[in-house]
Amino acid sequence: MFEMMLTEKSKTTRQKLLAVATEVFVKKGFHAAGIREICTAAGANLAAVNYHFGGKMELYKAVLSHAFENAKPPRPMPTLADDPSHPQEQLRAWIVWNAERMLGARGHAVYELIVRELQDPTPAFDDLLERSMQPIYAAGETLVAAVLGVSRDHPFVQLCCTSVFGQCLIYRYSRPIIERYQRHASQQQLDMIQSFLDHDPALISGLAEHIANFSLAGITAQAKRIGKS
Amino acid sequence: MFEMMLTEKSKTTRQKLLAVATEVFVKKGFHAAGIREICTAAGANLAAVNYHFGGKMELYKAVLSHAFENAKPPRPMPTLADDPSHPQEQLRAWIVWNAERMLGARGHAVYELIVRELQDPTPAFDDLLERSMQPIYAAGETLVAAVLGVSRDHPFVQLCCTSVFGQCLIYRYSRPIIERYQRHASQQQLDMIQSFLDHDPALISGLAEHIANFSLAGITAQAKRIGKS
DNA sequence: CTTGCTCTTAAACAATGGTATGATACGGTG
DNA sequence: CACCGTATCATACCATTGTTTAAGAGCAAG
Repeated sequence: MFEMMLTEKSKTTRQKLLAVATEVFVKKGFHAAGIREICTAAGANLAAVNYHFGGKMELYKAVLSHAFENAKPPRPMPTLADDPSHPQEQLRAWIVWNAERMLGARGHAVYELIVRELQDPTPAFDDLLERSMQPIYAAGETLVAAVLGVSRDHPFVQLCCTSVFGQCLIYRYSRPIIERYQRHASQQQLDMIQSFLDHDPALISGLAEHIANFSLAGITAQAKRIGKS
Repeated sequence: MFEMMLTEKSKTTRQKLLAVATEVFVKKGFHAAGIREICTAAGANLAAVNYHFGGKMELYKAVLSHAFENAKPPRPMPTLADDPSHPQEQLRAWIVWNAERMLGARGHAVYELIVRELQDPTPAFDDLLERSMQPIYAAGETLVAAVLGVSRDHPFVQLCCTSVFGQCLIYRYSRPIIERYQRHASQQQLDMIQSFLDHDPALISGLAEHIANFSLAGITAQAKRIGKS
């Protein structure tokens, strides 16, 4: 009871701090984010971050972990092992799953933070990458290799995987461009932009479908190219 | 003569400042780059930036303009108007041209800076985007629309163009990832990574070819999809 | 009421970074 | 030589930022 009350109270500030910090770190990056800004936005004292987390970097790591936990998608990742006799279908399922994870609301914070880390890596980068990207990338490589009919370290495998990830990532990091294009955009495009900014699930799965169609065509074309030579 | 000497001397520091600043801004971004760091690396006094440019932001804008001028590619951009009867071939030529521009050594500084602006826009962003990206993007849209057989504001046009740019930009973007993948990379991949970091023209045009093949297959697949419905 | 614990608060500290200033050196002009 | 505009230099100024510290508020236990 008594303990409940105490930890309850401390949790509210701690959690509020964590939530606000996530927003601010996503919006401005690690360096540009200020703990004064975070604390005032959370209705907490300036020293709260140091008290509850021990410092800015510790707060940041806590934000990363928290965001990573929240990014877990509802369904499990499709892999080649799920149905080894139909690699094409499995690859398509993986692309859709991956795109929805990267573009959806759940993954918003993590991937936004990853994209920031790509430009200004902090000491937390390696761990984050290892945990949140490596397993997915490995599964994708295996599937692409199976469809191409080559081993995983064939150059085409990496090229195709990069093409897939590139199509997803650009939506995460070209937000300023997208917003700026609103000026010379048609009404139809304006609606799309708004849906995107609101993480509209229908639009997200539409984007995922497009990326899957586009990429599967590209990959099978490369497969034929390999077959010919 | 006399004037020559004076402006000559001033130019050496000015130019050295510009060159060093370009490097530093590319490597660390606008905010993280420090005047002191730039000046000492250029062998100039701390006050040199303020004297020659008027401030950090002015220096940055000068760097952007300078980098933009240097990014001009050797051959002109292919457009639909060059050969309206063969849109597929023209689109392929445009993709290759664009990819080589974005990935090659000439465009290195500009696109690295653009990518930084994407995350932390400075007041110089709009102008930079308008001058260096808008014309190219418009030409690409026109070509994709022609191949798809639809008008330029059809949703598929934007989707396909984004897929093309995404595949290019990710190479500009994920340098930290690429470098980190060196650890579990084969010798073959290590050579590729090194070639990429060195702006090896052969590798660049190889990447451009891949992106063109991949994307053209994706776009024609979407064209068939439109035709069916 | 006092003790002990957690949490909050305000103020201060040290470091950093961009900018402004005044002095000085140099080279060509009258 | 005196004069003047340009360029460089050392230094100081001021705002900002992460961190620390010491005092105090709230609450349960003895």
